[in-house]
Amino acid sequence: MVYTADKRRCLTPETDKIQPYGASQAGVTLIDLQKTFSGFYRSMVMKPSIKDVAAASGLSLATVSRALTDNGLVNEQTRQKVLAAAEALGYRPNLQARRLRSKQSQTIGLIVADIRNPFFTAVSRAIEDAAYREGIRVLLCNSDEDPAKEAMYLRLMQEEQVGGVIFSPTLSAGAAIAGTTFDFPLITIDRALGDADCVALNNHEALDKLVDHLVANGYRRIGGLFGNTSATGQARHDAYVSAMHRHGLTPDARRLVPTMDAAQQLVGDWLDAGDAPEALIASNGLTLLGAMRAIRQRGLRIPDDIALAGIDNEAWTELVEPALTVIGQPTYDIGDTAMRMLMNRIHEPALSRRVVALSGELIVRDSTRPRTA
Amino acid sequence: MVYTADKRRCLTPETDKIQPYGASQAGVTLIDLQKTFSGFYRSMVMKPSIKDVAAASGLSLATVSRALTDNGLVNEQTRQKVLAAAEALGYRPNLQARRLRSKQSQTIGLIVADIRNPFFTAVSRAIEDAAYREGIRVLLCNSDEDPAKEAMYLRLMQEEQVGGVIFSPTLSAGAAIAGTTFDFPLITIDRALGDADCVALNNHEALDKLVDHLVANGYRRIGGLFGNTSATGQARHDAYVSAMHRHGLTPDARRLVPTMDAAQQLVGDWLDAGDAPEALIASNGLTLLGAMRAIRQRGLRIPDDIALAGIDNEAWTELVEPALTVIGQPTYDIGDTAMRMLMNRIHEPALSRRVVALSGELIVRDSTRPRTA
DNA sequence: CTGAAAGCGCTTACAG
DNA sequence: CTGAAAGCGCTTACAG
Repeated sequence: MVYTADKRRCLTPETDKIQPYGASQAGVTLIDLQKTFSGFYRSMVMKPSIKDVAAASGLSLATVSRALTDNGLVNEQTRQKVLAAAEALGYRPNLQARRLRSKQSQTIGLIVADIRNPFFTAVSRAIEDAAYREGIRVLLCNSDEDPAKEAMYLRLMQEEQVGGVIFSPTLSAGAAIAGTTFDFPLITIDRALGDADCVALNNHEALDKLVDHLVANGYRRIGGLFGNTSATGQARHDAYVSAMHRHGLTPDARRLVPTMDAAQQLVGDWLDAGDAPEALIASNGLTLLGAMRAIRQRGLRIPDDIALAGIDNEAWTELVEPALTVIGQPTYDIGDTAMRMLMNRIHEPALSRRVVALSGELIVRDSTRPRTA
Repeated sequence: MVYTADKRRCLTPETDKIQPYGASQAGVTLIDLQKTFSGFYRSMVMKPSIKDVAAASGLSLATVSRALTDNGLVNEQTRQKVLAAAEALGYRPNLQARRLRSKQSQTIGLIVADIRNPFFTAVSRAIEDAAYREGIRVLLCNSDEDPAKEAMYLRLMQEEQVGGVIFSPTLSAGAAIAGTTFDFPLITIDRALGDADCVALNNHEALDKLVDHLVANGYRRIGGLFGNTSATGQARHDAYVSAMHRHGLTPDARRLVPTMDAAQQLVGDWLDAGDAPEALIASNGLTLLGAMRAIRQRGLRIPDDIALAGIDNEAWTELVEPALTVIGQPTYDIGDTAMRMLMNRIHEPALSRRVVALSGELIVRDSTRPRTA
């Protein structure tokens, strides 16, 4: 994309590629500036390279590079001279070149199911905070729980030469990935995968807290709703069953595709069938919402007709009437820890696998008031 | 980071940089595979380059490159031969090198205030969908409404040689950026900035709809809550004032830092002062939430004591009792349009500025029922 | 349609 | 502490 001074027209508009503005095009003379589309003056002069800084400071490329990257041994005065020249020229490093040469991309990948899920939103924010703090870029991808997309993005990560990937895999990811090799370590969040490092909610503890709380408040017939598309649904299911057994109670668990609609449908049918439990635990934000809708839709009262609790302290759970008892996940902490583990794994690849289980917080609200009947 | 076959130890652990795993290190012989930390076998052989593909297929680098990038003229049979060789070797392009040489990063930047704001979450999801569909990467940054961070990330975008940036600037961004030149076009979302292209809600229409609806339902003394940190707060304020005037009513607007706490505080004081309006319009999701909390906290009934409406159809607005009347923003459409405009601007830099205003949808719920008193 | 050669902007042993 | 030189992996005029 190149402009001429007089006509302000693009000389090579026929490309359908994105290219950095201001890039020089062989054979075309670049002419200084004009007011651009975006309202800021955009310089059309050649971007200064390290070579220009070397020339301006009377030093060699090598020395300038060392001064700029701040990692070689450089005399302090020399360094200042380089910095001054770079500043004067408005030098900005070309990250593409730096990465190619140094083989360090300073980039990690983050593959989540859907960034619109508040859990992943919070986690990814934590990861980005930690990454940018260390000068690392994050490439965010949404897999939509689709194994094909997962595989595609994982391949993309290879091409991007990322240093590592943080990933919330589907249950099928293991199979899809089997046989593939990666040049980077993988940390999974929320869900386990193979023997990759993993950081997630302490599901066992969380379900214990939930069941204990309901039992303490007088509920005995406690049902559970668990997703069947991820390792997490399985883990929470198992934890629920064992907590129930610990209390000498009979578990009544239903597995489902963890969407709001599926939960609403399933809970609706459950209620209609006449064998509804006294209390219901939903294993994530979406199924909790679906369950609540089904209950409301039938005009039943919470908790008088059926108590309701779940996992994920989403904003709405506190605002509805009655407010819902939930386990709040340490979302920010999960992201932050995943990032820390990734950095650790990059520097110490031979470490044995580690699984970090972070405690959730039981937030008691009105939807599980002590049973009166 | 290099392993030896026997010890499985890292030979160069002293670095604090991220580097792609499997990268060759000059002077160290890389030895084939072992079971890695992450449970997948990771090949330690040299990654094949375009050169290896050329050797394997008996063709030149140039031809291989053309066949692989699919843009030069290449004989179909030749192309197949190259593709087969690449496949056999497990060749993956090095994006760093490609970008350096071609000066096309196939990357755009996205700078939002905070990805945890559901509005930005939805918008960014749309942008990412569109981008990955076209093989473009997205670099996501959170500015936290901090002009210093905005400037920093904008500079980062330069270094990344992005093709363009989509941006939700603060009011101060204009001043902070003044004098700086960018090598890429800027599209702003939600808020205007200088004369950059902009795509946002049709604020005028939105406030018209809101005020018209309230007036039609019998409310006259209608108050408004507007943010004072972005151009959008200003735009909505002005639209509110003019809509009120159109109805011959007296506007009563308050400006504030658009956070939940600030809104709760301000509305609380307003209610306590005794001159509370009959209906209140909050200009975004956070202030709407704060307003609702203040009203509830004082035990007032919605809409009997005070009606409430706002902008942003967040999940909770439908779930609270009573459900809140809101303008739903076309969030996905905003992101998608921004992306389209950016691509357009990249290919046609000389186009005059364009501002796209997208219509929101008035979603009438119980919080603005016809006034009975 | 294909190949030889230059070069994108950097970093990094190597030698002083 | 500094410089000369090689080279990261690719693309792209240029010439055939």
